[in-house]
Amino acid sequence: MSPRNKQQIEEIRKQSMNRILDAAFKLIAKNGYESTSISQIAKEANISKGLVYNYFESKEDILKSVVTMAFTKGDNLMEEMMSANDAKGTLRNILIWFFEELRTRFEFWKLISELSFQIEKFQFVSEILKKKMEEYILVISDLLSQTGVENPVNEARMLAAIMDGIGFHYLIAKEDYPLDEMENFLINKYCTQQNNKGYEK
Amino acid sequence: MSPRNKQQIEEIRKQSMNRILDAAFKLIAKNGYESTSISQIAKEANISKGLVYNYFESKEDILKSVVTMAFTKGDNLMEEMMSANDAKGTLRNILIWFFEELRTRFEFWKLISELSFQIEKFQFVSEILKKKMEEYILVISDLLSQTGVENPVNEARMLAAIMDGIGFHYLIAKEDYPLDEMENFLINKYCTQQNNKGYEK
Amino acid sequence: MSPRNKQQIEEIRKQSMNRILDAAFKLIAKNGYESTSISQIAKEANISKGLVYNYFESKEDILKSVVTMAFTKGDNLMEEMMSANDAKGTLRNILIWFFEELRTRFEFWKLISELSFQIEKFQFVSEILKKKMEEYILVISDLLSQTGVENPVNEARMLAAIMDGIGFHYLIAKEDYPLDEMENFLINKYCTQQNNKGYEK
Amino acid sequence: MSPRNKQQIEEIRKQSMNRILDAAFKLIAKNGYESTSISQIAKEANISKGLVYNYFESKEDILKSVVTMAFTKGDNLMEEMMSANDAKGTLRNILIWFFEELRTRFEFWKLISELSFQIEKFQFVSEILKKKMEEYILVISDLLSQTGVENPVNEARMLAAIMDGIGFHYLIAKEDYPLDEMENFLINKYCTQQNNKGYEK
DNA sequence: TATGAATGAGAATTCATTCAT
DNA sequence: GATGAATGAATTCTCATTCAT
Repeated sequence: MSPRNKQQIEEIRKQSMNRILDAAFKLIAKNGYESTSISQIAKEANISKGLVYNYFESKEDILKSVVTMAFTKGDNLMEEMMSANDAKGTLRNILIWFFEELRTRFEFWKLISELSFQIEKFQFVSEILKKKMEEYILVISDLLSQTGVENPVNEARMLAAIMDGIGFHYLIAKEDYPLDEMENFLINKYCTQQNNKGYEK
Repeated sequence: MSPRNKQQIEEIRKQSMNRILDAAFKLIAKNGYESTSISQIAKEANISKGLVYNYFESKEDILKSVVTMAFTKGDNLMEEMMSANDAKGTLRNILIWFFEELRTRFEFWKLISELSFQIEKFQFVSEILKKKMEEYILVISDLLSQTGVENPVNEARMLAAIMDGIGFHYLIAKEDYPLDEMENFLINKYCTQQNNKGYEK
Repeated sequence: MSPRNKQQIEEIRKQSMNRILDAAFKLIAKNGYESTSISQIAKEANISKGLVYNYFESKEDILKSVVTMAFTKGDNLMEEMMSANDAKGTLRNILIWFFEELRTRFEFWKLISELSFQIEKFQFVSEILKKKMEEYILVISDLLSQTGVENPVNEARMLAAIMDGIGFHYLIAKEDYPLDEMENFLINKYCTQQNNKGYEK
Repeated sequence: MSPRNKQQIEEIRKQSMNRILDAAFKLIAKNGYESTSISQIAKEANISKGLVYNYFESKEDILKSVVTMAFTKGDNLMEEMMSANDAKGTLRNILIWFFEELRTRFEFWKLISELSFQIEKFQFVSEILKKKMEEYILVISDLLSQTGVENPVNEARMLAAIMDGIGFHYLIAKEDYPLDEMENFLINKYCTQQNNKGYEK
C-alpha cells in the first residue's frame, strides 16, 4: 500500500545498477565497446532496454562507470601490496600483485587496453592510464634506486614495459603463455638476495 | 574503344584494390574498424560504394586484407634487418628496426593491437600475431644464447615484452614518452662490448 | 494519524489536481504538447510520475483539462467586460479586454492556436473554439448593429478577424509589434463619438 | 550494363525527393511536425526509411525544405498579382490572391501557422514570416496612401490582420465559414469606386 | 568494370503507461 | 493517496549490402 521507503529504493537501485554494470563489463570486455549494444546489455542483465536509461545517461556513461568501478577495485588491491618494509620485498609484492591481476582481472585489463587503443574516442581512459603509469614508474624507480640500481628511472620504465608487454602476450597466447614461469623469472631477476618467500605484509 | 584485354583488366583490378586497401587502412587505423564505414572508404578511394563489393566480399574481408597486407610489408623490412653477421649486431638491428617501426608505422601497430584486444571478433589477428610472436621469440632467444645469456628463452620473452610494453606506453604518453632515450638504453643494455655504431647490413 | 475523512481527501485531490494542471499548462504552453513529458509535469508539480495517473487517464486527458480550465478562466473575465450599458462602451471594453489578454495571457492563446492548427489530433480544441467564435461574433454583431453599422454580421466577422490577426502578428513580431498603437487605433475607429475614457463597468 | 548517366540520376533524385517532400508536406500539414514520423513519410512516399536519409540530413532538414519549397511557389503567384497599374486594382488583386491562396493552398498556410506557434523550435519560419509581413505591410500601406486613406500604416496593419484572422477562422470553421461572402465584403470595402470586375493584369 | 539509388535490419534513446509496494 | 522502478513500443538515424542500369 504505502510506497517503498528510501532505503528499499536505494537497495533496488544498487542491485539494478550492478546488474547493468556487470553485464556491460562482461560484454564490452568480450566484444568491444562498439560491438556491444544496449539491447545486449539489457538482455544479459535480464532487464528491459528502457531501464538502462533510468540509471545511465548514455552508452558512454555506462562505459565510464564500468571503467571507474574497475579501477577503484584495482587501487584497493594495490595499496595492500605496497606495505612491505624493504625495497626488494615491495618490488616482489608488486610483481606478485601484477601477475595476480593478470590472472584474476584479466578481462578488465583487456578492456582497458582495448579502450586505450582508441585514444581519440576514450580519452578519459588514456588520461587515467597515463597518470597511473607515471605514478608506478615513480614508485618503482624509487624502489630500484634503493636497491642500488644504476639509472633507476629507465630501469623502472623498462620494468613497467615488461609487465604490460607480458600482459599483451598473455592476451594473445593465453593458456599457451608460461605465466608462472615468467613470474618466477622476474622475481628471481629483480628480488633475489633476499629470503622472503611468502607474501609480505 | 577496343575491348580491354585480360592484362589491362588485371592491371585495373590491382590498382582499384590497392586504392581501396590504402584508403581502408588509413581510415580504420585512425578511427577504428567499427567507426569506419564502407562509404567513407569508397570516398577516400575515389570510387563508388558498389565497386568495393566487386573486390571484397564484406567489410570484414577488407579488414583481413588490410591486416595481411600490412604484416607482409613489415616482414619484408624485418628480413633486411636480420642480416648482420654477429648476434649482438643483429639484436641491435632488431631494436633499431623496432623503434623505427614505432615511429613510422605507429598507426599500423595501434590498429593491430586494438584488433587483438577483440579476440572473439577478430580471431584471425590474434592467430597471426601469436604465430609471429613465437617466431620472433625463437629468433631472439637464439641470438641471446649466442651471446652467452643464461636462460635465453625467458630472456627473449622478456625482451619481446619490453618492446611491446614500450609500444603501449608510447601510445599512451606519445610525445611525453622518451622514446630515443629508451632506445639507447636498451641498445646499451643488450648490445654493448661491441663497436658497431652504424646500421649493420 | 487518524484516517483522513472524505473532505480532507477531496481537498487533497483538488490541490494535487491543480498543481498538475498548473504545471502542465506552464510547460505545454512554453514548449508545446509533444515536447512536454509526463515526467517533466510531475517534477514541476513536485509529485511523482505515478500520481499523475491517479488523476488523469492519459496525457491527452491532461491537455483537455488544461484547455478547458484556461477557457473557463477567460470566460469569467469576458463576462465582467460585457457589462457596460451602451454598445460603444461595451465594444471598447471588449477591445481593451482583448489587448489585455494578449499581454497577460499570451502563452495561453499561443497554446490554443498551436493546438487548433492540428485539427485532426486535437479536434476538441477546434470545436470549443468554433463555438466560442460564433458566440463572440453574435455578441459583436449585435453591438455593431446597435451603433447603426451596415452589414453588422460581416463587420463583426471582420473585427473578430482583426483581433485574432493582430494576435498572430504579435506572436511573430513580439516586441517589434506596436500593440499599444493598434489598440488606440482600433478603439478610435470603433468606439469614438463617446467620452468614456476609463474602464467601464 | 553501364551505369546510369548524370542526367538519369538527376532525374531519379528529383523524383524521389519530390515524392518525399510531397509525402512529408501532406502528413506534417495534417498531423503536425512532431506527430509525423520518418517511417510514416517513407511509407506515404512508398520508399524505404533509409532512403529518406539519402536525400535529407535530418527530419528538420525535411521540414525546412518543405517550407522553403512552398514559400517559393507562393512568391511566384504573388508577383503576378501585383501588376495592376492603379492602387485599388492592385489591392483588389492582392485580396483575390489571398482568398485564392486560402482555397487552394490551405494546407500550406495551416502548416506555416502551426510552425509559427512554436517559435523557439522553428525560428526559421518566424523569421521568414516576419520579413514577409513587413514587406506586405509596406506594400499595402503604400497602396492605401495612394487611395487617400488617413493613417495608412495602421490601416495596412489592420488589413493584414484581417486577412490572417480570416485565415485562422476559416481553419476553425472550414466549410461553415462564409469565405466568398467575406471576400466580396472586403473587396467592396477596400476597392470600390472603380469598375474593374475581372482579374487585372 | 562501375555507379549510386535503394533496402532493411539494427543502433541509441525517449516516454507514456503500468504496477508492486 | 503516493512512489518510482520497470516496461516496451516508437522514434530518429546509420550503414552493410544489393541491384538495376
